[in-house]
Amino acid sequence: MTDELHPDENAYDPARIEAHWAPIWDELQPFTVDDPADSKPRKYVLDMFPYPSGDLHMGHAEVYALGDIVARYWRQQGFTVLHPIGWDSFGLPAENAAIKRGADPRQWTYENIAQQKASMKRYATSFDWSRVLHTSDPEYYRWNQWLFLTMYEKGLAYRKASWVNWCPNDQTVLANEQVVEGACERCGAIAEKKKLTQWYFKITDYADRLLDDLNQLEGAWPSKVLTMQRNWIGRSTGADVDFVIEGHHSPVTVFTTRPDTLFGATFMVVAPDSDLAAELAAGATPEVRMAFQAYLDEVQKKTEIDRQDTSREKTGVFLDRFAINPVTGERIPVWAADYVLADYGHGAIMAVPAHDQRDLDFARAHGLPVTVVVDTNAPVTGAIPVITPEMLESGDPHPSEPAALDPLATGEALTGDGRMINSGPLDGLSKQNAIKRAIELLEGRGTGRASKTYRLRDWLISRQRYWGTPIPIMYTDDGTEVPVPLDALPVLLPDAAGIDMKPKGTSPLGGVAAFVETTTPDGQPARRDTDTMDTFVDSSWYFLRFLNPSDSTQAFDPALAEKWAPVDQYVGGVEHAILHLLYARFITKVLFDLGYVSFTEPFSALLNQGMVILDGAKMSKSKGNLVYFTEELDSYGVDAVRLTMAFAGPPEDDIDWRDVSVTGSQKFLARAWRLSGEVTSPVDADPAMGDQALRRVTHRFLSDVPGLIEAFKFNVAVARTMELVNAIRKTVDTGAGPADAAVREAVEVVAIALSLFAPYTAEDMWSRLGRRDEAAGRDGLVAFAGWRKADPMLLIDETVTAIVQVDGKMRDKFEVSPTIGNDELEALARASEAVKRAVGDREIAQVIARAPRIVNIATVKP
RNA sequence: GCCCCGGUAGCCCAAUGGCAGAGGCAGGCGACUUAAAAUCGCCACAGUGUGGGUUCGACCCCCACCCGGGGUACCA
Repeated sequence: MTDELHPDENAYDPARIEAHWAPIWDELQPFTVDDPADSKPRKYVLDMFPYPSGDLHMGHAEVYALGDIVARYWRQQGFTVLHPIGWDSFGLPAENAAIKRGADPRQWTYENIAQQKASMKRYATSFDWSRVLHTSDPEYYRWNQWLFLTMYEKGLAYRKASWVNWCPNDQTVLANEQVVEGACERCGAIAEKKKLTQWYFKITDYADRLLDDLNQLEGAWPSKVLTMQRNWIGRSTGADVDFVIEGHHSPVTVFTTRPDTLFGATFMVVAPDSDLAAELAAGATPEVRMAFQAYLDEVQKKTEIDRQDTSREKTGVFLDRFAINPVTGERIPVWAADYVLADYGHGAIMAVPAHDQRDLDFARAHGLPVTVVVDTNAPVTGAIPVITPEMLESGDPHPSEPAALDPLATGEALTGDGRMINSGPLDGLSKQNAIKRAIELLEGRGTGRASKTYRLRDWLISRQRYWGTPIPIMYTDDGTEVPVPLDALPVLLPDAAGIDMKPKGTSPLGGVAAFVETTTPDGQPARRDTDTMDTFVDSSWYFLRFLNPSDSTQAFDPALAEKWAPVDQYVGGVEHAILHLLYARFITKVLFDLGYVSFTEPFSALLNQGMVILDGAKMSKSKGNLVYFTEELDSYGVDAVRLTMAFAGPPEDDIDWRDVSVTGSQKFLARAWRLSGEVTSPVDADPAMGDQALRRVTHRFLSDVPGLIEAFKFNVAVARTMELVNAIRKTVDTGAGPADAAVREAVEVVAIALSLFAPYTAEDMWSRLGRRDEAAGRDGLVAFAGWRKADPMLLIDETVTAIVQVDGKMRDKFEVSPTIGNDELEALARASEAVKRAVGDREIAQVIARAPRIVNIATVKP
């Protein structure tokens, strides 16, 4: 009987269990790892660290539940697991809070961190709390400055004037990722382009390695992420071709992926907003100059959205200039058109309208000539040319019907493979061979060469913001860059008091005289750079800082990196699929080149979790469809929420909170927990004496679950745990009973398994089972109990069910020995009455026996 | 437009080319109860988006298409 004064000891009460275990964990600090002198194998499991904007939300609940399963799993498998956490605590939201509410960004940030930290502890995350770091701490960001200066030294950090995204409303530079469909991500204002002098990291120097090394990650990273990275780097191989322009001082170089079509280049197009276009127009007649200027004005008025609309008409203006096709010697007109981009390749192209859709659209719109140079109707087999010049002489390959090769008429460019025609020395070759031959040809004449182009741009790291790492550079009166000496680091961020954070187009730090005014090491007056670094710099190397976050002598200890890094398992959201991961990979390669680390990829394996959504929609404050983390924990308990995250489905899928049942998870945990109070056999009971049927289930479970966890099939692992609990329930109620030793064994296995998903419940079960050894400290916890080995003898079934199909349909089944042979099984099948009936008077064509599972009898089809 | 992922019961999801169902939610029935809740037990429900193909045998492999989601887009 229960009443409020005498709570039922057998009622599952998550709040009570949490209150019991939390202080014990706090005292034991079970997940702190020292630099291990121990001989245990090591794993580094890292969850992407959070940005401290308010309390944790359901997305955090998912990622930290999943990361924790992995960390706890490897611990259970006998590894020493490094599982640290910190905060990505620089960034714009703190500054926005300052503007909106007058809060000090520092105070706002650290208050949020304290709240998130408390929530994480409540959530039973198995972090090593001795290694916490915050990127906004001077002892962290001084090493950002060190990294910057080290890269500056190597020429990998440089300053240049360039077009950047600019929000006219917020008065600040926007990173590429902050421009969504041409508009400012935060305020919705149409982004503008502005020419500013900014700091860049030379990531393009690493483009090839960043691309090629992705092959090492194949299978260990989601293929989706690999694809996104490859697309982002966007390497194109082809050739640079020099075109002489009449009356222009030097040849103009274009990039093309199709040098094979050079004989079909019938005009040239330059980007209207490029320097080249301005130069070419400058030398033209006043009419042309005016037409060009008008066109340029029109182009520059266009928004990014308009520009990216591929369906709009191809506009352009003739520059009254002619280039010489280097292979045909023909004069070809030069146009300016905005379908050619100034910042890709060389900002100019050779147009081959017959074989490029964009060029064809343009040619048709402006009456330019079209020359077909690839017969795409001709058969091509592989890379070897199928047609020899002799064959051409003999007239063997029939020229294609002209009507079939008329892109001007059809409007469809011929982009496929084929055989070269109208191309002099390239005639008869396949596309691949013609590309090779064309490059040889150009190289021989010195008018071209093999070349590669990338979509990847250098990484703009300057931000006109307060809450970030100051860039450790100063400028003397004549504008000379002077790096801050390493022993003068950190360049401290001044106190926020009195600083106007309102966007005004320049960094708030510019208004702090005490910060700006300084002197160079040799005593000259100088002004500090007032920008701060992109926060992606902070997160590009934080995984190394966790190895010794309090090291005041270096960013990280290379010896510790040797021991722990790279990260064995990285866990986080797919929203970081490109930038964060690319930057971390880049910085890792830089550190490798500088000799600080011995590996070139920071994250050996990556798990992306999906999003937690509600009613099919992303949760957001503005939609009013938020599910609150704390409320869920209050209502159902930590373990039920964690278990729900694991059970909802494959981790990479989104979880619709409407589709899952946290109550269901809680009920299951209660079922499991109750069993731990029903076991009556002693701790040392010999399971071998227990119920064999239950033992088979238990040991099959022990054998299967590790593979499921390693394949991230957490939902299946939970389902298997439910299955085991059901089997125990049945054995207790209607079988061998609660005193059976196999029941104890099975319940203990459930506790060990649940320690991955539901740490509080598992620990409580372990204790109720009499397994908790307080004297053993953390080793007395179920979290360190270790996975049990399955007994192979119990994995062999005594009998298996063989089925007999007739023409693929199941007709009979019987129990057979697992060691039965094909012949014997076939004989049994043929003897079956049900099978005979199914076969009827048809003739048997074939019998396939796959002992011991299946026999398929195929009859002759009428 | 191009690339990738998915489509299995009312719902979420399982299923080395071998009986379509492991697990759960919601539902129904029953046991327990004075009653209800909780608990325990039992039950039903799909032939795997569509159309072809390969195979003795296809949710699984191949082709085409439909639907949903994501990525990317004048990138030469």
